[in-house]
Amino acid sequence: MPYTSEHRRRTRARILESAALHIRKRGVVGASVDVVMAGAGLTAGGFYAHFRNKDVLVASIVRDGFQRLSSMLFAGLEDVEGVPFLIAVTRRYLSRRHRDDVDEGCIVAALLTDIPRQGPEVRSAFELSFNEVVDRVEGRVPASATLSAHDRSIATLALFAGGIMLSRAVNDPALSNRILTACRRLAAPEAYAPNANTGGP
Amino acid sequence: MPYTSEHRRRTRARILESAALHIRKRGVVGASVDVVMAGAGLTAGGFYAHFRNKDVLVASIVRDGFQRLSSMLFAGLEDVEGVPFLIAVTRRYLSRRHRDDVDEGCIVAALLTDIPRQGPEVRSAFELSFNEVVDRVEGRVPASATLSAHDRSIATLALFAGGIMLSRAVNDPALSNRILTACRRLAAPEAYAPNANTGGP
DNA sequence: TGTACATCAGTGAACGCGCGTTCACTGATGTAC
DNA sequence: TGTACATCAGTGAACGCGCGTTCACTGATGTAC
Repeated sequence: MPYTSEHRRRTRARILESAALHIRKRGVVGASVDVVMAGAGLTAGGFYAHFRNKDVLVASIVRDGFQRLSSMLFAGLEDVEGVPFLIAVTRRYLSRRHRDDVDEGCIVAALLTDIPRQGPEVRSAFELSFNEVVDRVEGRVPASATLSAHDRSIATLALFAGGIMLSRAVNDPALSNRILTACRRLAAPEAYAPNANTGGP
Repeated sequence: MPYTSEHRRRTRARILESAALHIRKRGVVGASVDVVMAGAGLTAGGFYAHFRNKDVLVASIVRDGFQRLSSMLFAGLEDVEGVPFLIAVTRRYLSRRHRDDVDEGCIVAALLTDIPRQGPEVRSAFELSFNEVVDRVEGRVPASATLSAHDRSIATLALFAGGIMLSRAVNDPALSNRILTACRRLAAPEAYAPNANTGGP
């Protein structure tokens, strides 16, 4: 073989990295095959040596994106659970840093609206990955007076996505910041009134 | 004048109606000028007798969409406020009916992800309209132990958007329903544990 | 060690298509006399 | 009442462009002998 499969693997990784960046920045439609390949230092034609079609690429990015989301949520919190975990994760996700870092931010916030309009490969990848994250999170998130840990995990992720997207949609920085703080308070009221309604340190 | 301005006004309304439908269904990019005009029984060229360009149309749809959202939230609840208002609005927005009615549903749920990528006209229209809705809602929404009425309004709208979008993004009906119920419980815990942490009937 | 061959990642031109926008025009209507 | 003219909403062909995908090809590399 002329190029080792190691070379091939690295090229593929470069394409994925470029796609991850451009899909976050410009959306699924804006991240054309041309743009993605140019970002990887290649030309459009070579794309099909690595992916059957664009849908397969997008599905890969969705899977990778949820993987990164998991890393982002859990990194450094391996031994934390319950209320402190919820508070830490909320502060991390609904942060100004995350809002301003679109290029490396959560994939859900970059294309949630587009998912229903994607083909079956992408939608399946999304659903499977979402379930995996919920399963991973629910073991750490505390229940509340009205929500089981499982339901609270789901609702918290929905609030995360809605909050970060809304904070990115408005121009006024003060309003944007207020959206983040308001959503943080709804997601983790225990951080602001520890003796309110849910047990935990 | 050959056509009365009344005729013109009605044609414009037909274009807006078609655009509202197709933008919700297919997104800003998917709702091409051709598609929108065909939906109004017209051809693409005539579009520019009514709108300067596509951005202006999208901005109009955003304004109209928030108007409809207001109507949807407040209709029949003119004399309701506090916890009962929050509960009613939550049940209405995060409902299976709303999830399944993409064609006439909330505009925010249809294009929130796209807003940061739109031009200044669209983004301004979005921000202005969002502020109007928050101002209208905050007079009715009760504060919680950790959130002012204003902040709770903002966070609730973010949760609404995230919840409905997520429920539409997954295929499994059971999961989709669970997303809705989980988000309802986070948005209005008073409906499930009335004596939990916030006053109100 | 040197030469001929096989492999295949990536190139770049081409395809059919749909996009937003422009513009010369049509033809139904209203007005003037 | 009838005819000539003005108006202008809407048509439809055309524009330059970018899309996803195909495919004959190039050229650097590894293998065989």
